[in-house]
Amino acid sequence: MGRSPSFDKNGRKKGPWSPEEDDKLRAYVQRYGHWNWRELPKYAGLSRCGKSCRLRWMNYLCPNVKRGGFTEEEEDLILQLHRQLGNKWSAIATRLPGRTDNEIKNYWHTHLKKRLMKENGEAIFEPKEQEIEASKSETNLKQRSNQITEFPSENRAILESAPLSPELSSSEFSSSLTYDYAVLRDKEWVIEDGNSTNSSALLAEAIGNFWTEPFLEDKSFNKNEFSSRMEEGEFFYPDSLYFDDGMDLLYQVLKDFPEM
DNA sequence: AAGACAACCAACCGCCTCAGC
DNA sequence: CGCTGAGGCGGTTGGTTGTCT
Repeated sequence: MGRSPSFDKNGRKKGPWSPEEDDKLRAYVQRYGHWNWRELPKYAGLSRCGKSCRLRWMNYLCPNVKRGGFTEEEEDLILQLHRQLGNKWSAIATRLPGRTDNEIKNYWHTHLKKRLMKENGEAIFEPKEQEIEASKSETNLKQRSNQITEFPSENRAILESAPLSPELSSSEFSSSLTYDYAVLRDKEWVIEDGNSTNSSALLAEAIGNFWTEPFLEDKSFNKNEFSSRMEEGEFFYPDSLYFDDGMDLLYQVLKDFPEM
């Protein structure tokens, strides 16, 4: 599926990803993180543009991406969130763990729009202006990162293990820090914030153990192996780079929660 | 069996925002 | 304060697959 392979004016490959390219990208990002999408393909041995790599990782290769069909609960949640937020697919995606904005967008256009048209006649609900405005500020990622310092103490256990994971990128991690989430209550999805009563329990209930599962320490990194891989020319890694952005986040969290 | 059409979804494109300088 | 580059977002495209005639 997708487009036929081609090359852009810079000689970079376009079109569908081969399993070999997937392996290279997956291995590189899991090992080193995405420190710079633009530079990454060069070091990962890929002749792709950074954007393409980012998209491939975010929408397909990222281990947190849930594959397979949407459940009825997810459908209802998307419909409700779309009513509230409009076409803010990324904002909607933050409330559906494991689902990407692209996936939700596609699902909306191919399934839910029709379902809605069937239910409501031809008119598809358009969110009110003020609802969209409200969602803009609500979904502002900068604001969300500022909320880290207000993160409820009972949820810190989630943070405790998160930044160490080699499989969790900064953006994924930052989205895990957003502590508003959807909870199915009386057959109605409700957006909760982290200050709500029993929020952590509800969070766990709402998204299962997805974010709360302890991460395995990456013991796979082996300097000798790394050197040999370098020699084999599998990856190239810039000298100046030592920590990935996941480590930066760890330091940020440690700064905000010195008692951890 | 085969052509036409619809549905699906990965990937691309262009624009916007924001941080760094 | 303007410029630049990187990341992110939403709309759109187009190839593949499934279904119908």
